[in-house]
Amino acid sequence: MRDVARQAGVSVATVSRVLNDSGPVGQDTRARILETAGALRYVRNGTARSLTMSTTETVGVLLPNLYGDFYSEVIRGVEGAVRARRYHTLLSSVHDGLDELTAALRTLVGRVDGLVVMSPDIEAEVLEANLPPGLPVVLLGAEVAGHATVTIDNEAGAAAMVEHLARQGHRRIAHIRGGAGNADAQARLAGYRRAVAEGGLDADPDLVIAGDFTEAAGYAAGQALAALDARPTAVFAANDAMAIGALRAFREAGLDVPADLALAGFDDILVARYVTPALTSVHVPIHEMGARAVEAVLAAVATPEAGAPASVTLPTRLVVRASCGAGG
Amino acid sequence: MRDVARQAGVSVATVSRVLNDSGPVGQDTRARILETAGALRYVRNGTARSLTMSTTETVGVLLPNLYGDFYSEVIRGVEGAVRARRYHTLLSSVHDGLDELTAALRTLVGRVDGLVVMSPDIEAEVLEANLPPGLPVVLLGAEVAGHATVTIDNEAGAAAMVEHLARQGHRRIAHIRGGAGNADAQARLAGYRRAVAEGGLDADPDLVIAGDFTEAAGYAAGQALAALDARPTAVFAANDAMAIGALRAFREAGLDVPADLALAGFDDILVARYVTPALTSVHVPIHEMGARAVEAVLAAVATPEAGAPASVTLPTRLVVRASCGAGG
DNA sequence: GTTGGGACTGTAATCGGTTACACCGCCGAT
DNA sequence: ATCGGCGGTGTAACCGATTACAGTCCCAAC
Repeated sequence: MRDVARQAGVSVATVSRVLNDSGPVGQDTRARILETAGALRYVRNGTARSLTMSTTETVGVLLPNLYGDFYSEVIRGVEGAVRARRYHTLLSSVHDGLDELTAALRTLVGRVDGLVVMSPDIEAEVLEANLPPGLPVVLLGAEVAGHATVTIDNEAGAAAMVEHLARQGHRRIAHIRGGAGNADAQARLAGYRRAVAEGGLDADPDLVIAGDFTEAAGYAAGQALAALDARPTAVFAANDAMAIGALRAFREAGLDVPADLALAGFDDILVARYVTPALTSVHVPIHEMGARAVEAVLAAVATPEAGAPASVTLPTRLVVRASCGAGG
Repeated sequence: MRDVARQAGVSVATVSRVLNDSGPVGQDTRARILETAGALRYVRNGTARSLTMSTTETVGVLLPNLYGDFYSEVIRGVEGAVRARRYHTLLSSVHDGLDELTAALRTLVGRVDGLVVMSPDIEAEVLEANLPPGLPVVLLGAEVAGHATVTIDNEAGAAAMVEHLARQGHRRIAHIRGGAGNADAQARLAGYRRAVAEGGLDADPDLVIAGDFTEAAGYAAGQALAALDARPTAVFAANDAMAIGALRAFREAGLDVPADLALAGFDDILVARYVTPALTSVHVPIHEMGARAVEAVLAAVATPEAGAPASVTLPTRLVVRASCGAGG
């Protein structure tokens, strides 16, 4: 910038004023500065600007991993919203436990104006200890006291799915659970139980099988359910990956879906549409979650005094396909 | 940092020395500083550090969009490699043409130490005009003179697939092309043509159908092929999305895959495994491409004088599944 | 008893911008 | 004629770190 100023015969202050359209500058001076800046291929140093302005124009995204289309959708939602505000996205994923998480948190601080964090089992105190007060943070899919969150209505979604299956005439509906410590898994289980109770369905505890959201767990659960003496007539998996695993197990056990057994998942991942039979699922507006989270963060950035931003819970939507015996 | 220094009764220089383990500091002083830094919840300002060190410890990733598991895999590869080096990933996607691209390029400059750019139709001069000389850039999947690139061997992969189909006895093999201006599409078409010529297969120009890498285009192409008087016995689509679109068209036309028609794609996206029949494809090491690109960028960052990093071409791998009539 | 050197610490310049403030001309209003 | 105000510009402080350089202190060696 100093070079531009010298070459144009003005001071750095004037150059800065031209570049930011702040303060009055004569027409001829402005033109001359823009011209020499172009000629010198000058691009202003974002780091230095961030330092004086004390804003990085960047929001950080912390994800547990980047595998599969679920996180891909989160990123897409986040990046779209961020770019719309002319901010930047700093991406970070964390695989191994607490140490890496705190390390990531700390290196992100000072580089971002706000943070979107998705970590299924994060605790409030970890956040408090590693983040400076006043840094806007929005959690995705996790309820943490004292922090803004964007979540989906897991319980209502799960209940709606069970009710749908009940309307198809199913009374024995099994559920393949997600990871035990996972908040989403618990909420979906709660929704299942509520719908079973309210619908007067068969509440046999054998119908609830453990899982951990992986396809392999779904496969194992599917084998177990297929081998049951009193086989269920419908199976509701806590996510699509497990539903697909179960589907494979059923097929290998000689069971036809949906003729012998209705099947449904949760998340409505991309693949759900492509398996045969196409998987009935609960659509989760992943993309929108990311976008909403960013909006909340940036709102807090814009008006820091406005206190903790409100948490939002997004509704889910039932997507009926062939696997439950009702859809196309 | 000033606060820490004051509270610990030392100068900022000493604090800095402790935090960076540079220069000698007394044991007691060091302990005292670390303690007060912890008590004050001090985390050093990365922006200021970047300014003095003139390194941002960040690499930028520019992608044409973020939709689908292809880009998701690129990101995963990039982020993994970046994190392994304790760098950060600044993510940016660009949808609309040149203006947005140059804008993105310019805002990224000064925030990153290097760039990984994936833009199918980028031109060398655009890069030159918007990037300061000396900023390491690695292009993904595009050949641009004078720049390091990481590409895959599209032509060999396509040829291998056609040869595989020929070995199954097919002589009339159709090809659904990718976008006309796209380098990948051209290379795959070239591979197809070479294999057809070398294998003495039917070179009917009607067997090459236009497409643009979208599922919709594949569907349209599939309809066209199904309606052909002299129908091909095998179809090789330039990517999986189009193959899946074609699959749908064939099914609707009453054709059985693979009994009536063998089908193959390219990319080996996640979904390829899940469609029925599972799609034979050419596996592309997307994840590794991202990682390699980052390694090249960071190598150039570490030793700027070492000239332009060498370009690398990664091999593809044939993945035989049910859709071509040979696999499981 | 000097003196040299190493361990330790502080002062201040620097990175590349932004901006409060001061300054200068020139204008119209009183 | 004087003055206030405004457009246009420069000077210099500042953002929060790093680090060259210059001490200061202490101890061992001569």
